Parts: sequence; C-alpha cells; structure tokens
Amino acid sequence: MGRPRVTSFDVAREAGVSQSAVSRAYTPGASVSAKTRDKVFAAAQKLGYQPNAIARSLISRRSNMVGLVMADVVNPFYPPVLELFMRNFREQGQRVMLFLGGHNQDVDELLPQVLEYQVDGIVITSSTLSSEMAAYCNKLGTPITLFNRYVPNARVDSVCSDNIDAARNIADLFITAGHKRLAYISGQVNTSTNQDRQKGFFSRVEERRQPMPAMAEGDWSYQSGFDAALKLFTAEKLSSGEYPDAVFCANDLMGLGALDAIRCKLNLRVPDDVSVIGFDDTDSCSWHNYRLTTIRTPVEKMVASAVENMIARINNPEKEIIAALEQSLLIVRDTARLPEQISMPFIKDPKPDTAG
Amino acid sequence: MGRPRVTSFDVAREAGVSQSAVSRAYTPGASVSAKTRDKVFAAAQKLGYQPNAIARSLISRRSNMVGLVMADVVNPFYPPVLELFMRNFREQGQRVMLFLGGHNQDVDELLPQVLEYQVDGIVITSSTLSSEMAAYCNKLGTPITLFNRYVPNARVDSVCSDNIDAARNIADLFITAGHKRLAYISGQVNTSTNQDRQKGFFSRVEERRQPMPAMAEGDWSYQSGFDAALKLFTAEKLSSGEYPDAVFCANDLMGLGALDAIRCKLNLRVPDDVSVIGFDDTDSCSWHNYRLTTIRTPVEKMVASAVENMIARINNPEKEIIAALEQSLLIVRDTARLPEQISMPFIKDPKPDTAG
DNA sequence: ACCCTGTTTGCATAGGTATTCAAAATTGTT
DNA sequence: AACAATTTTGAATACCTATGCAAACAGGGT
Repeated sequence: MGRPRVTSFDVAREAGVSQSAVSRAYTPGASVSAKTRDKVFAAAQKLGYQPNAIARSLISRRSNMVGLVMADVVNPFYPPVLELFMRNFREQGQRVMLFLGGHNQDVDELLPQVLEYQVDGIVITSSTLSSEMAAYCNKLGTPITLFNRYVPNARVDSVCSDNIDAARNIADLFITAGHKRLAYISGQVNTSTNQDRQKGFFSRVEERRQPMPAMAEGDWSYQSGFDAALKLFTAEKLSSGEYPDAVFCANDLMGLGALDAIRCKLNLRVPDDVSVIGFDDTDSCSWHNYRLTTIRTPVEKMVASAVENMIARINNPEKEIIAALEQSLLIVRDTARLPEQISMPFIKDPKPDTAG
Repeated sequence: MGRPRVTSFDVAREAGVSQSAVSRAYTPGASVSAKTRDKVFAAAQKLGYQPNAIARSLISRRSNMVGLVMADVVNPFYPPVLELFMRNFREQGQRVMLFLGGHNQDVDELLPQVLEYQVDGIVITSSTLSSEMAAYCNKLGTPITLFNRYVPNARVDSVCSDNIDAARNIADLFITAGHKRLAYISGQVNTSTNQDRQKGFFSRVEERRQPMPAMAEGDWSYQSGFDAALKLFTAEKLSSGEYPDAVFCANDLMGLGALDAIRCKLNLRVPDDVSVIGFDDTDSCSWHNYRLTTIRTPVEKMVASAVENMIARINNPEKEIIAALEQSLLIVRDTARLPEQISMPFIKDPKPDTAG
C-alpha cells in the first residue's frame, strides 16, 4: 500500500554522487564540499526527499526522542509544566513521546512501552518507580529524571520543589499572624505530594506547641475542597464560634472550592473570619473573584534544570546524579491575614487596576 | 558509552534457536510452537531483552507512532482533549509524539519534523495547513486528520463541532427569551473558531431583524473577557440603561471574566439584569460561584471518531475521506434567562446539593 | 513401513542511514 | 612541475528486526 519511499540512494543517483555524500550533506559538520552539498539538496528538493529519522536512530543509537510520563494533565498544575517541557526539549532538538496516566502503580507497566522506542531519556512527573525498574533502565543506559518526586538512594536524577519547607512556612505564617484554630484540607492521602505538605504543616504546628489542626480529606478536586470545607465548618462549630480561622488547602483547586463554600454557602468573610491559603498558583487564583493567596512552585526553573540535566546526562552517562530541591514563593493576594514579617520569600500580586 | 545492547541474536543464542524464532515469538499470530516461544521468553527474561521498536519500524514500515499537533495546551479546553487522544490512541496500540505551538503559521514548519519520524498518521488540532503541505503528506502516504478545523477540498479527514450552528442557536435563545440588546465578546479575531462563532451569532440576529449586537474584542483569556465586559458596559451606558442585556462570550474563560466584571465590578445581577453564555463547558463553569450557562462540544465523541478514522485510514489508505460535523449541547446553568422552549439539544446541570 | 498434509524452523535478505577506511582529488609549497 | 599535506569521496559494513522461501519435522492414515 505504501508508495515506494524516496531514499538517500535515490537522491544520490539523481545528484550523481554516492549515498555517503547524501548522508554527509545532512550531517552538520561532516566532510562535504559545498558543491556536492548543493547538488544533494537540489536533488532532494526535486524528489521530495527527507532523511528517515528511524533509520538514523537505528544506526546512530540516538533516537533524539525522550519519553515524558505525566500523571494527570487535567489537573491545572500540569498543562503549564507540559508546555515548558515541550518547549525546552524542542530547543534541545529532542522530540517528545508522551505517556499519560502514570500513577505510581502504572509507571512500571508503562516504562517498557517507552523503552521499546529507544528513547534517549525519560522524565517522570509526580510518580515514583520501583527500584527494580530503576535498575533495569540503568542497565539499558536510559537515564531517568524524576520531576516532583524523590527516591532516596536510587541512581536517578530528581528535581523537586520543597513541599515540606513551604508547608512549614504556611504554619508559621498562620500562627504568627495570630490564628488560633488551624485546619488542613488534604489531597489524595496516598500521594507523596500530599504527605509532604501535610507533614510540613503539622510538624511545624507541633513544634510551636499549638493545638493540632483540624483536617478534612479531599482528592485535589474543586468539589472535594468545597465538601471538605463544609465538613470543617459544621453547624455546631459555627454556632459555638469554634470553627477554623485558617485553612491550608493542599492545592488551589480545593482552595477555590473551600473559598466558595466559606463565602457563598457559609456566609463567612475572607480573610476577616477565615484565612485561606492554597498551593500551586494556578491561573484561576488570580481571578478577581478569588484572589487566592497561594504558594508558587518555580516550575520554569525546575523544568529548565530537569531538561538541561537530562541532556547533559545523555551526553555523559557518568555525570554525577543531581537531586535539586527548589524553594517556593508565597504569592500574596487577598485571602489570608498575614503577619507583619513574612518568614519566607514572597511577592505581592496587586489587584490589577483595570480600565473601566 | 552505550553498553552493548542485547539483541534478538543474543536471545536466540541463549535459547538455542534462530533469530527468526525470537522475532516470531514476539509477533502475535506468527508460526511458532509453544515450546520454542517459552524458551525464547525465558532467555529474554534472563538477558533483559526487549524488542527494538525502532528496528521493527524500519523493516515493517509501520512505526505505531502518530503525531499529535496541538495549538495550545494552556487553554483549559485542550487538556481533556489531549487526555482523550492519548487514551484512545493507546487503546489502539499507538504511541503519541506530541508537538505544541501549532498555530496556523507554524504547522507547515512543524510537520517536516514529525514526518521525519515516519509516523503512521498525524492529527492536527485547531490549525489548518497549506494545501502544498497537505499534498506533500499525501504523496508520502501519511494520513492527516484535522480536529476542529476544516479545509474544503483537500484530501484530509476532519472532525469538527458545528460552531456556526451553535452560535446561531445562542442568538435564537437570547432573542426568543426577550433580550433586546445583545453583545458579543470575541476570541482572537483571526482564528477560524472565533470567526465561526461570531458569524453564526451575527447572521442569525440579522435574519431575525434584530439590532446588531455590540462587540468587544478579547483574546480567549480570562482577563480579556473581564476587560471586554468593562468596555461594553461603560458608565454612560449604565446610567442611560442602554447596556447589553445578553452577552455571548466566544469561550468560557472570557465568560467567567465577563461574569466577574459584571457582578463584582459593575454590580449588576446575573441573569436578572444581564444574561451571559459561554462556550466549551470548561470545568470551572460548574463551580458554585459561577454556574455559567454554556455550550458543550461533544469532545469524547469527536476524539473517538477522529482516532477510529485515523486507524481505519492507516489500514486502508483508499478509504473515503470523512468530514464529520458534530452538534453541540447547551448546558443550562444559572447565568442566562432562557425561553420556555429551547431550540437546541440541551441538558440542565442541577446545582449539586452538597451535604453541609 | 510408506506417503501425504500441515506445522515449525532456519537461512538469507531487506529496510534506510551513518561511519570507517582507503583511494582520489584538491590545495599549498618550493 | 613535483611533492607533501589536506580535504573530499565512495565502497563496504553495521544497526536490529521481519518475512519469503525451502527444508525439516510431526502426525495421521493405510
């Protein structure tokens, strides 16, 4: 069915040179005279020739493809991450094979599918992999980089944001600002991201000898944040005035849900009655109606360093393992009462003064 | 640097069979006895062998990879589309090479990069391609499917939603419900999606001999919707009561921006003073605070048919060209006053009655 | 024991390019 | 003009798997 493809031999014949010459014409820095290169390109143009990257990969043992395994593109944290990875890899001349649905369980089943294609490297976001699989990739010589996940003593690179540290800082902010009844709305409890954020928050509260925060379980979704807030603010707590006065939400989506519940359904004022802080600095946080105070992870920097490191490792497998841990930034908007002195890096995102 | 790879020959030697036997063991339906297959798998297991998809692609002339060119993953309409494409292609045993930033201008430059890799087919979302490029792909025998874009007489498949029809229906709804001063907030004006929605809306208004809608230009973003609303509702229009009483926004993001402007900044009531309708049925439309009435494009169905058709065409290049045009669905929420009789397919999305 | 049928097997080759090596062509030097 | 030094060229081979073909094999029936 496939029409006969035009190969480097066809071009060679047309141009009156050898196949090697054609190959060299397309290899930057190879030894060809300008004259033959021109002949080759002219012939290629005429025949509609284009080098076959598959054949090239086979012989050069370099596919110029990387695998990108993403946990969940629907969570609004990830599309920008995906876009950044695409852009950065493109700048490095790497194509991207995308794989979705890589939760921890799946990754081990997924990886063979990507290894088949002889990718030069694999980036895995927000999932871990078994140590056997890590060892196997190592044996194949395929470098792995974990993004937003860390595996203590495996031979894999990782670049993460310091969730624990950020969450500890949130606790400090709440406490120092004088909040007395803290609460936490969790993400899916079995994810390491949630565990880190929760651990950081609770451990710092404990260190400062404050009462343990109330907690409600969510699953990262808007609706779960909404529901969780309603669980934290029961009717009896509302009437007794014992309801939380500071809620830390494990991500923005739940933060927005909580905000809607607190303001629209419970008729409390934010931040006067309750402070709310989210995590991720998703686009919708800056919408006029929300202006959610939140934590921004330095994704641009993280992706850039993940890609840069991947390329470096492809070129030098002996390169030392990196384990980057980036610090986050507090984005100050209008949903939290904060202390005079803010104990972590922050920026204020002013309310845009739109013409009108 | 690369350690020596383990090939089918190594496995053959280990298992005491020929290389062909190894190949056949991995080819479903090939002629191998159960006994040799077992020997092969045992040896493969022992050596850590895995077939090389690159070499396989080279000889079988089938890469089992498709190219997916997406215009813009950051626009919240697309992540679900991407996820659906990934899932559907995976079910068909196809890997996906992703390419971003495929706006109309770029596509022609981008395609050669994907064709290099001998993909079995290419899906292009929300962008057109030049007829030369279409002809070139045709010559190579690489099928193209356009998603959400249509090119009249090119040999490419397309599956679209009927934006014109949906927009005409919006006009009908507004008019029949008794709105008198319509308005339109546009997306980027040079995109075909915007052109269709605008054209449908305006043409139907004209047919029904109503005054032409006011219009403000946006760029699909939340902020642009906010700003556009402020332009439509100037101070003088507000004081004279001449402000629009029905706003159709070319997508949801702008609809939400407009909604925030209208309610929070202009202090008008929705839908009592103003009706607002969006487009896409993005997640945030259903948030309690917004409950935006909008149009849902049947993306699941569209993606499924795009993929199904792609696979069919790969297997039979002579298959007739399809040009699917799917009808959209009105999602009735709380931001628009609607007539008794709704003239298009619709569903009501009830306010969830959350426990609390 | 034989032949006939149907299944398995291995050999050899193809698929399209990159690269080594030695030969050929070019350039520069005196 | 002759030679050395350098650049350019082509032939041959390797990368790893799938598959057509003919040979080997197993099984059934007489």
